[in-house]
Amino acid sequence: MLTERQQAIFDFILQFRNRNGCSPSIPEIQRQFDIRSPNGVVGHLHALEAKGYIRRGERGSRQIDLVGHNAASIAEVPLYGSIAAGFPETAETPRAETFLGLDETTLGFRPKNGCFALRVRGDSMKDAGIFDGDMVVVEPTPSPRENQIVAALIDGECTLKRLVRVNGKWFLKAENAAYPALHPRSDLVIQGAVRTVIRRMQ
Amino acid sequence: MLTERQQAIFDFILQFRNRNGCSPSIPEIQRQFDIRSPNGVVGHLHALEAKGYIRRGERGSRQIDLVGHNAASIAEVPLYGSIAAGFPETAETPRAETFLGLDETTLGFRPKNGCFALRVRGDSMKDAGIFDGDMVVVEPTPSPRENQIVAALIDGECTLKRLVRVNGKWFLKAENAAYPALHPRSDLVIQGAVRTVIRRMQ
DNA sequence: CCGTTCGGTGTAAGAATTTACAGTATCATG
DNA sequence: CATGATACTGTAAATTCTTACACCGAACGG
Repeated sequence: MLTERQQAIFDFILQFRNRNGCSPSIPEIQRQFDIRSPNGVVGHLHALEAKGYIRRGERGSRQIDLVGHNAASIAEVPLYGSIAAGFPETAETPRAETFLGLDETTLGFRPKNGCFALRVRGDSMKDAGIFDGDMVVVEPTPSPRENQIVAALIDGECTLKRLVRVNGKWFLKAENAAYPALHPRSDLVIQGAVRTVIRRMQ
Repeated sequence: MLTERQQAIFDFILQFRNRNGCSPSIPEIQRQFDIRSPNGVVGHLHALEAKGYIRRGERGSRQIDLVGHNAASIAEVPLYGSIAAGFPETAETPRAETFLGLDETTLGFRPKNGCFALRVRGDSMKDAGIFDGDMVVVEPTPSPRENQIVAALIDGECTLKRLVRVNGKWFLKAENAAYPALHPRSDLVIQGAVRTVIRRMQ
């Protein structure tokens, strides 16, 4: 529970952030509340941090991050074109087409670093409801589970397939009768599992 | 138009802001891009500011405000449950289950006021790639076009159907062979057109 | 060949900010 | 009344960040 003063300062930080896109510095908080010593503010910030309302960087100015009561944490997921020539996150990272801004509610999971999106090309997954032009958000997974749809790198090109296990052996399966191709798992790089599908209409 | 380097730096600022809640300082940008002089970064910031992509405070650290292509244009779209007992936006607006935070890039259109999302129930649109449990973002449209998938109110329940015209007459058509039902348009309230489909996997 | 743009290096001054340390005053509580 | 929590004052050092100035090299267009 916050004291009246702490609440007022928390509210000010919230407002300041919405107006200026960054947190206020300690001197700016001093001026707002007519506090003549930086330490007067620091005490409140420590209290707010101890109570879990804010989080502050080690040292460096304006590093007040609002926790929880936050302005919905939006993840900026890089969207790569349909042909990814390499693993996104290596030296030759392909240039992101753009960024998708989505929150955790929409994504359905908490995006870790390394999460990315791909524009789907082709209809090899059409029976799974993923069509040409769709966007998929891929979460890098060290060990993808059976039956998940994964983004895999085959011959330098990124494709989506369903990961299946037949008689203990792993295969990649297209969800389209016209694409019977199965590839053994060992020869490929699995970039991650598809966690969210986004389709724009018209 | 931004140069490749400028775009990369702009993207980094965007990501940094969404991860840390504040803009990076110049030394932090230096470290990210292995630029050994602060002036190397300052040049880019001046270019970005001149091109209108960012705005900077007079003096003071971490005061990089993103303009236009801003991360601030996140729409909070209310998500209603599968059974909408009334038109969302009337007096008896159903309580939103939650809110989806998405930007214009993800949505594919600029969300006007009145835009909402529905959780899909049933498989009447499965042949259109919309499955049970999916979420659809609906844009209220005064005059929906032919062949658009619309959210319509039938007997107090909200359903998705494709709007088709046969011999000059409007019908609603399910995208599933098991649902042959067609309803004349005049008897229904069309809430809007489906503009985005979002599906979470696993 | 020359000027311009882009993308830097290197250094240093100076401004802004954070942090630390030593106190003070008020109020509620046991 | 003593104690602790809250809410500061005041000062100074340390750190971080911005800005300015001088200069370099490559690529490109005329």
